Amino acid sequence: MAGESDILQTTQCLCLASRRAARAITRQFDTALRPHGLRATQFSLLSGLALKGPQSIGALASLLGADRTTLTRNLAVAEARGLVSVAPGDDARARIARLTAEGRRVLQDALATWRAVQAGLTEEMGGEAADSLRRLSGGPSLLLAAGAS
Amino acid sequence: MAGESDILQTTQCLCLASRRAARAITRQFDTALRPHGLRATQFSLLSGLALKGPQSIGALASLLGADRTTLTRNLAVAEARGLVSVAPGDDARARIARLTAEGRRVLQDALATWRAVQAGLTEEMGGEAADSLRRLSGGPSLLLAAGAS
DNA sequence: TCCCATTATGTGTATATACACGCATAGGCG
DNA sequence: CGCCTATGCGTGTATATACACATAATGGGA
Repeated sequence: MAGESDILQTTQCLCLASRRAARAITRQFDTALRPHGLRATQFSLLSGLALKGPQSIGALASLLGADRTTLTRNLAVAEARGLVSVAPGDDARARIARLTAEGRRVLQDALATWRAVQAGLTEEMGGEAADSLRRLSGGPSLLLAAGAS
Repeated sequence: MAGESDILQTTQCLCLASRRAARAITRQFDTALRPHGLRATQFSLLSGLALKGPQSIGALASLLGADRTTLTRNLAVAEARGLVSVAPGDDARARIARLTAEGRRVLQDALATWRAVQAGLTEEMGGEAADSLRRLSGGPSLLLAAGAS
């Protein structure tokens, strides 16, 4: 084993790269969305519900690419702020999350801010890198696929 | 404002994309590194120290692209496990983190696992996407300027 | 020498993230 | 109907993340 030279390879680590990128991008969105009382995670949660309508926690977790139990906590935050309501569905096991009127309003208000940051970032990193990042994350098809009428 | 069509744009959200990608990639590394008692964050922390040698908390935070206070907590975890030691330096304000012998050993043991996951991911996403991701995480100074103290 | 802006850090709080484990319901099958 | 497995969730615990605020030391002037 060539000790030192092995370590040098870790400068190319894709995990660190992805996490650094996500942290930097998230900080930009968090800062910009602050006046709206939202963080990036909460914004994504609301937009996911707006796009695909009321859905179970598991479905939403899958949509956002997060663990189901993570979404349980994230939804609790949104619910405490009156942005989302959660109630049992036809299947008594499932709990269906849906936007409240307030949640819809906050999301609508935040959209202009989101658009501005999104546009700035896209220009900053270049459209090619942006497309590459979206492909990497599972592609926009995941969001559009199941019919966002 | 055309309500519905606005929401559709959020399917292209770079923040969600970067976070989804980071979560998915992190889960892969976390799972693989588990036998070594490390998570991706701790691995990155150790490799950062191995690469650049003993350094202050602020310098390490900048290197990893995370908030300084985040690194304080992350280092505490590594220290509790005896992987890292933290002590004041010449400047009494600063605290210098350095790998312990145990930390160096654990890192060395984990390297083979890291290489395997790194190689698998690179093939999976394609070398072009991997390069793009790395450029994104370290290239655009504007991205990191906000958070890197 | 003393003061003050700068620098380096820690803490309190809130949120985000996920694994292990346990509970409750749904659905098929004898 | 009664049982068994699969499905959908919540909780306990640990870690990761960062902002607001507070503390401590450095270094250069007045």
